[in-house]
Amino acid sequence: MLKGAFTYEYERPAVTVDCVVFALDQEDLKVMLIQRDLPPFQGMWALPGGFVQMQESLEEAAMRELREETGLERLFLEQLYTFGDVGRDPRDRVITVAYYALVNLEGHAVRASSDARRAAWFPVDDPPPLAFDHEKIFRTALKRLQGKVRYEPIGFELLPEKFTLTELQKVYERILGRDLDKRNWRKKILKTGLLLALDEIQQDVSHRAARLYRFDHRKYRQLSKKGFLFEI
Amino acid sequence: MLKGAFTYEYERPAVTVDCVVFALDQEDLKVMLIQRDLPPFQGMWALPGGFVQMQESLEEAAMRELREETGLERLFLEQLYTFGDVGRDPRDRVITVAYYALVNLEGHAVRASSDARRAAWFPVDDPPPLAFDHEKIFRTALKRLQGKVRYEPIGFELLPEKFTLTELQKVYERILGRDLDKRNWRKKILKTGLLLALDEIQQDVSHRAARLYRFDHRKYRQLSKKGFLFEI
DNA sequence: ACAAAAGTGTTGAACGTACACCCATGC
DNA sequence: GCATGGGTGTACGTTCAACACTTTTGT
Repeated sequence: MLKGAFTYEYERPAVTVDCVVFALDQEDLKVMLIQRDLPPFQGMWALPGGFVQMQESLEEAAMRELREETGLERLFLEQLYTFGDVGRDPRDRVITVAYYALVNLEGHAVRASSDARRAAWFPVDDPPPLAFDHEKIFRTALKRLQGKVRYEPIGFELLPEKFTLTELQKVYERILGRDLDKRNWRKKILKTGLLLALDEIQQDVSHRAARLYRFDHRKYRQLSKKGFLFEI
Repeated sequence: MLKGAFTYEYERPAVTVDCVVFALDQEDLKVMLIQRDLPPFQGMWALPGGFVQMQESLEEAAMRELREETGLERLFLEQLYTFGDVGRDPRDRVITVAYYALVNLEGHAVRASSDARRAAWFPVDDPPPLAFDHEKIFRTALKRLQGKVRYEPIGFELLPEKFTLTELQKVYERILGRDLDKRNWRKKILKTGLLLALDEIQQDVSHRAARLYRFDHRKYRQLSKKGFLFEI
């Protein structure tokens, strides 16, 4: 411990990053939480996160914390909002830059090792009580996800690279919380031209196997530079 | 000066707020800038802003800085993004929570006094070179404004309380950077039901006077709670 | 009387929505 | 052969885009 190692003319707040990580399993949209093993809020669930180091950017800090606390890597990560009210941490003035992330569970089983031993997924519509103001951060992230999914193609981030149209439809239905018409939705999503039909079908299903598609990131980047707007 | 007054176990970044303030005059969409009178970047133009104090929230800090540096008060203010790359300030690790603001120039002449003596408005499509990474912050704010104006009724914040439909149309044309069809646009904006036609007309114009309207904030709050989406 | 901006409707094309049946496969 | 989800088209209503002239007022 380096007591008093750093001195400043003016007092400075602490800066942390917290991450709201979403994933889909067969039933639900889920959020990842960590059980705290130190006070304050010892034993309560909280968003993964921690202090920003002096030599790393905010996004680097968010990715590092995710790696250390949950074992997750290479996921969609975007800045959400910065929470800086006085008194949101009982110990000290803390400013938290929140990020939200999307992962597909197939590629990313949460490591049960090391720091991750207390990480778990919870359904977004029935989360446990959260430490600090993390419920506010979580609800902000959920609202952002629901808004953003409608005009940016981020639903794909919750699926493996190859997926069926029905799987993609279910992603949208779960995030938006309502059912979509199968025929209309297929017409719409295919008309964007952003899905590549593969010469592959599902394996190991006990009914007619569906065609697999993948999202054409290249084409999306081209189109969005030219002012194209993805909309569902 | 309190040298070494505050000590920490771990080194902490400095936290500042910067504001991108937009206004419309007769010609252009404008942004407010401050000329720096200290190094680094002495003499260059920069966004108004400064350090967050320990006993104020981020939004309070942004409002305080605006008041001190530009004399502006009671304006639309919303958090934009947090910039925290290493090396964005040559002196120290600085994390900046950026806000953007909209004002109507009629009610808010920029005070020429005290700290504001070096504040000035610049057209958004021809700004001077900016200090630090403020050009990046400014461009982020402009993009956000252009995106947000399409699905949230913030265009009104750039106008006085009572305005004509043509004035409102010009706000949207200037922000979006393209012309709108007068008849189609009027139909659309009136169909939202969010404009209250007043029993008043323009004064002191040398042609037929237009009817005045005001935005129905109450009704908008009601509708948006019920899931209504404003769209232009 | 002229200049300047206000105000107003119609039509055709594109898009969104509602809706039901046959198909392929595994068991 | 039956259960399971895959895959497909049409008709109707709504919305969007293009387009030009008359009205009011001040000078």
